[in-house]
Order: sequence, then structure tokens, then C-alpha cells
Amino acid sequence: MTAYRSHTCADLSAAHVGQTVRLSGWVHRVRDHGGVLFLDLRDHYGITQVIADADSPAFAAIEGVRAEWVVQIDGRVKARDAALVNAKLATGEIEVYATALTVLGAADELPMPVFGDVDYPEETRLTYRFLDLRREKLHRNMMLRSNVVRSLRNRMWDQGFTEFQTPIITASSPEGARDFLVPSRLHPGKFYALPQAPQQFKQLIMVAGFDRYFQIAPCFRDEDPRADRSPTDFYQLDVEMSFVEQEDVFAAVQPVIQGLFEEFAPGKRVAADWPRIAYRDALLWYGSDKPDLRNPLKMQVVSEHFRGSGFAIFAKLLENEGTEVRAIPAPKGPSGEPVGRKFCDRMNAFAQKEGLPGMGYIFWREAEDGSGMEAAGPLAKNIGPERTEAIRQQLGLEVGDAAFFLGGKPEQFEAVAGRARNEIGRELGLTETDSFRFAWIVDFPMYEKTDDGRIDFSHNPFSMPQGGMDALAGDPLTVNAYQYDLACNGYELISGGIRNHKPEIMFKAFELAGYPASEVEKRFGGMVKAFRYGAPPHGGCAAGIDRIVMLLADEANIREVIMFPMNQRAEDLLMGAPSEPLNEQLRELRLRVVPKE
RNA sequence: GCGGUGGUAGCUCAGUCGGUUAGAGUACCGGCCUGUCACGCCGGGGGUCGCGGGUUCGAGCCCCGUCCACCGCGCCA
Repeated sequence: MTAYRSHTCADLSAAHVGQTVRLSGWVHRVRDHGGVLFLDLRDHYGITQVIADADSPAFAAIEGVRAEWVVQIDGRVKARDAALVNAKLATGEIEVYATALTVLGAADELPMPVFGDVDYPEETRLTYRFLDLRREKLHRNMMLRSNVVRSLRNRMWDQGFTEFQTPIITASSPEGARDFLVPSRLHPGKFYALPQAPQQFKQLIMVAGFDRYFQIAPCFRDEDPRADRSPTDFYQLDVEMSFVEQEDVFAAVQPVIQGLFEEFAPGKRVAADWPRIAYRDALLWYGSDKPDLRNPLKMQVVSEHFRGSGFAIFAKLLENEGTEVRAIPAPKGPSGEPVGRKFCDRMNAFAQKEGLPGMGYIFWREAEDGSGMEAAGPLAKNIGPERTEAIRQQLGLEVGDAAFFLGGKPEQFEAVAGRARNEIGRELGLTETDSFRFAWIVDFPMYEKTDDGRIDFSHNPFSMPQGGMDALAGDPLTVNAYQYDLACNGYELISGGIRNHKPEIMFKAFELAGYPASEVEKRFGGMVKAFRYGAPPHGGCAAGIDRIVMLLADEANIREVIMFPMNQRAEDLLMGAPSEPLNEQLRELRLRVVPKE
């Protein structure tokens, strides 16, 4: 094959017995039995057992090697006796009798082992990422990622999409996140920005008369990380199409994503029914705009049962405008075990830990005197049997089931209610564990009220308001946008919209958010200009590649599917980034660092 | 910026109520072993218990401060 090897460590089988071969790879493990040595040799493709006895000229050399040295082995392929075949190894029917060993690269004592699947601290793993990547799981994740990207490309091409590249060093594109700035040497005092997304470029590509564009695009955002969100940079499958409405985009994207999940998640059920859920309903039912639909629980408004009731906290609270009481039903799980006080108290403690005063609850149990069902829990006593029964009927609950109640202004408890719903579904065994369930979240509000009472874009300012110009004449807070997300198992996988391609509507939309026309011209001048010269209606979306791979690899942390991720403080411990520039670099850029404090 | 959890050998961890010389596994070094595949057996080196201060006759353990890591919130298509 090459001077270094005739075969890979996965190639050899019973068919090669008797052949003289040369293998190269890493010393995975050595087992020294005195008179006979076993060496597991590993490369990208697999593992082959190498053996040497005292008669072998390679014996002394093999005695001297340690884990993770890179070596080249010359030897002869030998069949293993039936009793010695290792069924756990793809090459387990054979072994290579070594006649020579050459050390290609020795290794110091390891800061972390490659062998085994023990957990190691992030700091060690990131500092020695090249070792971590040798480990089976990460190696497998990276191969999965590569295959996913190839499949996405193929599927997009098959659907008639074309890939184009857009600039990396470009202008600031205010999409909401903080920009990464790049100082300009030729224009001191001015800065480029790294794109938060190729948003304006892909729209310009549509105006330029191309159609059905896609790109596996790096995106840069200077924000704090989360377990499912990498700081600094990440990759998106960026998509844009001309002459389409919302449903056309859905129709183009669903087969790509669904096919991808079916291809790479064998054994898991991939739902084919992708419901459309209005943003407001998602928050009401699931407490999240990226609901996990593997969990069947759906919250409901139950304010009427508490208005004027004997439960003073809720009754009083409901006298204030904009308040509601919502219930999370908690039916007993597949085990049939009744949901009792202990579980309810635990969930109440959970809500308190998340910053709420608590969660009231009712649970229905067999009456002690055998007279049937009775409601228990602090709330039931306060509101009385009639109201309690009405709640039970509305929620469709039976004996052995429970319900939790949260009150106040929805925006203040919604998110915690959503997390409680996750906990309840998981703990009661109601949430599926072997499936992927998708939903398009649609009808995002165009605007929202900021803390200081101003009107601002609630999501993407480039989306077309539903109802167009006419809609912008009324109350901005009632305007929905042609803006959508794809939620999958509690993650936001895709985000997109039908774009606002009419300059006059754009100016009006920005005006409502407090941006004068001059500001729009300044920040999006290029795109606005393009819209004045014949812009097609267009729309698209962007899918988070890292997050898709994370779901397919069944990982909870995005760093497990990124080759060289940053740590939680946006540092690359291996490469030593960020670092201080040389003085002459700063001089050339005419920059001066202002010391802290 | 805020909250939670954690920090003990190169690495993973244990360490009781505050009490003698801080332990185990693994890795490393030396010795033995011809069929292992997490090989086995014997021996050895290896510690600023994150850091600083305090309480105490005595602190890995209690108190205060601080640093670091991860997770979450804020932030974020």
C-alpha cells in the first residue's frame, strides 16, 4: 500500500493467513507474558493483535514499547486456534507474528489513557485533544459528523440545491448576537466582522437570480456557551429558495432532515408527522418554543377553577391583569404506580430550586374508607370538592394521577413550568427514549416589549410580517412574522423565515422598532439597494449541524461532536487562544489595549 | 454578572465524629510469567489535600476569602 504499511489494522482476515505484511499504528495495549508478548496495534480503521515469542527477532524491541507509541510491524499473518479467536475484534480470527518492529514515534507518559472509556476532566481532554480524539467514542463521533455532512450535501444536491461560498471577513450583520470584530490594517479605526450567519449574502444570491442555494457555513457569535451551544463558532446548513412560501420551505427541508435521521439513527423511530405549532401555543402547552414532543404532557389554563376560590394565593393573584393559573397534568406512568405525595413534594422542591415560590398540587387516590376516589394535597382542601372535580375532568385524570399548578404572569413561570414538565415526563416514564419527534414552531411574534417598555424585534428583523404593510399599521405586538423553527426532542434544530423583500415594508418594520431609515440604509444598505432592483419573494432556513450530530450521537454536550472545541470560557487550551498580539501587530493596526481597571 | 456542583498521586476516586505515618485502582519504574485480549503475581518511586487566612492541643474534614472547572440563569437564531 505504502512504504509504511501493506494493510490497515482492519484489513486482515483468515484469507490472508500465511502472507507477509507490514502494519503501522499506535500501540493500544501490550500484554507481556514473559515468554510471549501480545501487542494490540491500532489505527484509524481498527485493531490487530501482534504476537512475538522469544524466538522472534522483534521480541526485545516489543518489550520496550509503551502505550501510544507509533510503530511499524513486519510480520506474518497467522490463523488463531478456534479457542483463541476473539469475537469482540473484527480481526479476531488472525494475529500477526512479528519479525521486526520500528519505532516511528515514541510517547511520553500519558496525561490520560486512550484505552478504556473512563470519563476525564474537560480541561485535560481539551488540553490533550489529540489524545482524546484517538479514543473510540470521540473518533466515532467525528466520523459520524463527517458522514452526516456528506449525506446532507448529497441530499441537498439531489433536491436541486447548489452550494456557494460566502465571505468570512465581512461587515457586521446585526442579528442579535455580539459580533467578532477584525481590525482593518488598510483602514485604521475601521473593523470587519465575522458573519453571525450568511444571512444577507444568501438573500443577495436570490436577488442575483440564483435559486435553491445551500452552504455548510461557519457562523461566528461572541456569546457565552451552553452545553448545546458552542462559543465563538459553529456550523449551519444554510438554505435559501426563491418564489416560495413557508410550506414550500417545509416541503423541501423535511425529506432532507427526516432522511438524514433515518440514515444515521438506526433503531430509533423517526416521526414522519411534523405538526405545525403556533409559538404562543408552544409556550402555553409546553413552556418552551422548542418543545420535546417525546413527552406527551400538555399544560392547560385552569384559571377559572381558582378565581374566587378558597385558595387565596391564586384567587388574589388572578385579580391582577395578565395573570393565569396553568396546570401540568401528571398521569401515572407505564408502571401503573400511583403518583403520590412524595413525588409531588419532590417536584415542588424542584420548582423552588428553579426560583419559583413553589408548585401547588392535587393527587387523586383510592379513598381509605373504600368509597372510591378522593383528592388529596394542599390545594384540594382549599378549593373544595366541586372545583377539584372540575379540574380533574378538564385534565382527564383518573385515580392514581396528579396535577401541578403554577400561577402568575405566564412569562414569569412559563420556562420553569416547561422544565418541570420535562422532569415529570421523564420521572414518570411517560417520555419516549428511543425516538425523534419534530415540530415546526410557526407564527413567531414580530415584535416584543423590552424591559424598558420599548418595542423591538423579538427575533429576526429580516422576516416578512404576516399581513404585510397593512399589518404594520396596527398594534405591533399583535403582528406575527413568517418565521419558524424546527424543534426536535427539546432542541432547536432549524430556524428560518420568509424574508421581507420589499424596501418600503422593511423601512416601516424597522421604524416600528425605533430604527430610522438612515440607520437601515447604513447597516443594510447593500441589501436594501438590491431589493430596489427586482427582488424575488424568497425564504429559507438554517440547520445547526453540531446540534444534529449531537442528537444522532446521543450526546448531551456539543463539545463531544466538535473536533477542536473551545472551553466554557471560550479558550482553546490546545492552541492557546486567545493570546496577546505582538506590539508591532497592534502598531500596524493602530490599536492600543486599554488595561482592565 | 448571578446560582448549583466539584477541586485529594500523571489520571479516576475513597477518606467515618476534627485525632497516629493521607489510601485504592490505573499509569510509571524494577522483577517473575509461552496464549493473553481490562492478562496475572511480587516489589518500588510518586502528595503544597486548588490557593490565602482563621478557629483548635490538633484541620483533607469546621469558618471566611479567593482562584479554577463543569452545569444552569442572564445573554444568544
